[in-house]
Amino acid sequence: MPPHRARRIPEATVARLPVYLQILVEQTELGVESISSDGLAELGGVNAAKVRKDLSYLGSYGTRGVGYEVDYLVYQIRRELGLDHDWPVVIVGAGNLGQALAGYGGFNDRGFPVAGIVDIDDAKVDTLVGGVRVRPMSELSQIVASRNVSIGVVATPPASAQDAADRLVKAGVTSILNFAPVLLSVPVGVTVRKVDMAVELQILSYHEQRRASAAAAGTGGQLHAVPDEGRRGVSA
Amino acid sequence: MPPHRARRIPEATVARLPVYLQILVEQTELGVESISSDGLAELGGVNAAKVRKDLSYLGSYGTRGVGYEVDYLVYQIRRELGLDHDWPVVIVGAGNLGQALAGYGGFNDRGFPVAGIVDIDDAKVDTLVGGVRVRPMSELSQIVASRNVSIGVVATPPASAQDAADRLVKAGVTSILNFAPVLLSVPVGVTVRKVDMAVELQILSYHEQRRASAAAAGTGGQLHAVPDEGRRGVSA
DNA sequence: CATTGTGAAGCGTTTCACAGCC
DNA sequence: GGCTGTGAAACGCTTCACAATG
Repeated sequence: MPPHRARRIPEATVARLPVYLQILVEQTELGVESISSDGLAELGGVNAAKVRKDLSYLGSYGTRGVGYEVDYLVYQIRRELGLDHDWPVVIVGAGNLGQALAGYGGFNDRGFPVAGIVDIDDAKVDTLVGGVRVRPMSELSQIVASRNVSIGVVATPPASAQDAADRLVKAGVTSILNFAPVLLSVPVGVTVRKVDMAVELQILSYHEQRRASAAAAGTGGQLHAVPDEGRRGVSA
Repeated sequence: MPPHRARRIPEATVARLPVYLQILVEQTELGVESISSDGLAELGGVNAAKVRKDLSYLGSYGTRGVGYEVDYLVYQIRRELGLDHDWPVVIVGAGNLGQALAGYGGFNDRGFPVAGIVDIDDAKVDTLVGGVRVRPMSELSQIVASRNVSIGVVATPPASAQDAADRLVKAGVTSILNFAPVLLSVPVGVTVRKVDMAVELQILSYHEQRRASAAAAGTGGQLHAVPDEGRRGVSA
């Protein structure tokens, strides 16, 4: 029996594993070979108990009294996240955002090479963005099939986003990262994650607004009891 | 006593209010004047009880047996989120992403005009992106002060992100939207939200990987019991 | 009588606290 | 002695279910 039958990892933990991974890789580059839950917690901006619980879902890979071996943990997290191989992605929409994403190193570097970027607008086709040639929508299926793409990125205007998603799904994509501010409707079995920058700004606006009205009300009111620590604020 | 003493709204609710707001605005444009929690839930991809609970934090603005008046709800959500006025933002970093953000309509349109975009690299200064001229870092404070900016966007490479945040804070910004894959350290009282696209892709990778190993194991295995509904998948 | 508003139950996540182990 | 791994408590969010009500 393998060390761990595919356990179910809580979504909240899955969302933090990439953060730990990034930190661990940085530590490797700095020559650090071992790290404690405390150390990792500090670097990740979370608390140590959470780190230990999170890592415990992967298995018992730490050494009591010592900590975790950085290399080994990197390996295990990568394996669990399916990052032991690259996941080519296809981007639909070559506007501002699509172009930025195609050119953004963070994609290519971290295991998500851009297999292609397509646009319905023929005027955009054949222009170069970030070293990638924009291709016509008609080639989407072929890109997905030939490069074995399972992750698609929707970077179109809102009005075209559902159409983009439909095409991606039809082409065989089973995960979508959606940057358009609309709810995508997809078949069961397809995973969608949405990143909406306007929503993020509106959440910040809420906090700003609260601060403002708090200040207006009780002048003596401290927002949070300041925990004698120079830095670190609300991080949500 | 005013209808509502500044109640504390759960973070989860705050994160959904912008989504409801968007939908309601769209409905207004379609001429819809009234909407039920069921209708709003459907359009927002959540369940009706959640909609009602969420809206109840704003006050009792619905009518039993009828629903919610769209206009009035828009007004109340805007007020609660502090969207009754614009929040000019300043972008630090005029690389791929910074440029895309400056040019992205979704920012300007939805109440967050770009007050300025700055970069440390003098080679980028004075170039035009999205109709905005890139300005030198030295002008950051002045932009923040003169346009009364309280929200900053960090769109620099990871290595410069902390420096960018420090400068924003020193200039007087109290909320930061961080696109760099690093944990920003800021004084208490400053709110940071992080958007990390690599993290999003890695979460999708996890789900893809699970699907793959599930398929490899029990061939008969359906991922989720398919709830006889044509569309709608995991949306996290 | 359709639909809201909301206590109360249910559930997933976080945190505590300490036994287990190197 | 120091640090992990983990039951159990605490917490916050979601969902249920129904009384309140226009």
